Amino acid sequence: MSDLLERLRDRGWRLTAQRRVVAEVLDGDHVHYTADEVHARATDRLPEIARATVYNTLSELVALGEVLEVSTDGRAKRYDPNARHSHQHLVCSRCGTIRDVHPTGDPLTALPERERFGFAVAEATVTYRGVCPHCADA
Amino acid sequence: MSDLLERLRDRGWRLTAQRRVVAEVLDGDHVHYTADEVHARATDRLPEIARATVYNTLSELVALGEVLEVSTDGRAKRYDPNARHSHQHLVCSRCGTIRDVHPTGDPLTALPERERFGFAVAEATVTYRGVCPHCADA
DNA sequence: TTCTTGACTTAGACAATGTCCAATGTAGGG
DNA sequence: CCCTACATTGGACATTGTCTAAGTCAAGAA
Repeated sequence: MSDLLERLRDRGWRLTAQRRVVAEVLDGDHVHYTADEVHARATDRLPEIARATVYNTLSELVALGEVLEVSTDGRAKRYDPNARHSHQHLVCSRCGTIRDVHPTGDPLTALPERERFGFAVAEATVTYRGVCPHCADA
Repeated sequence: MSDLLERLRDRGWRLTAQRRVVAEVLDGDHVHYTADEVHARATDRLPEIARATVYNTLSELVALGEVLEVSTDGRAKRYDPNARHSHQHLVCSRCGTIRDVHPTGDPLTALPERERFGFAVAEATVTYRGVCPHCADA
């Protein structure tokens, strides 16, 4: 993730304590926090960081392609730092837990030309839903 | 769609003017309105229908499996009355227009057992994104 | 090192979407 | 034609996200 800070500096990003903290919170490849969860964790390290700054920084990271925005439930968006390896998401329909998964093949190929209606289709995202092992014991 | 009203009555649904109007707004298989769009159109026919009633009715229709809830953009959820034929969505990344599409094969088969992590995977939804022909002329 | 400046951060108001509740109304069975 | 359980209403409230004006600071210049 320090790679991330370096890449961002190379792109002219001004390196502030707030941005560093947000990047650190997203460190590790398997988190899927909401903006407010990021804010809560950032506040532990930098108590007076503003909510707006967290939102701004997350938007910038998304625009730069360093973080993915995921909305699996129509509630708060989640931020996924695993942007460099293409993947899809598996969501527990009870507790909302998210796992990164890697389906076989390319979902784009499943959409025939006559089903594209003239769109320049660029991307396909797949969300799998089911009950996770933890929630199944209940 | 009058079929719908009949099915609902058979299931013990109390048939009120408000519910009838909401069902009528969703008539036709290719609309993807937000709750507030449904409310606006319902208001044209029944001026004093409350926003809460529209939300309630839409939730009930979803729970009964008559309407699908679609959230393609992390903003307002959209309601899709085409719940009886399995399909996926193609979204314009500029204007947000949504089309129903029918990919080949079943996306569930693309997720191998070892990528299911013990989840009882029940469903896969695919969202294709690209620029629609209308937005491409710009 | 210190200065300067434009980019960054802050607090809080505001906006969009959705939920809840107590009071009122009414569909449909008897 | 009445009941009464269920539905609707209006408005307060909750959650998530955006905007702005004023203050602050990172990093290059001298």
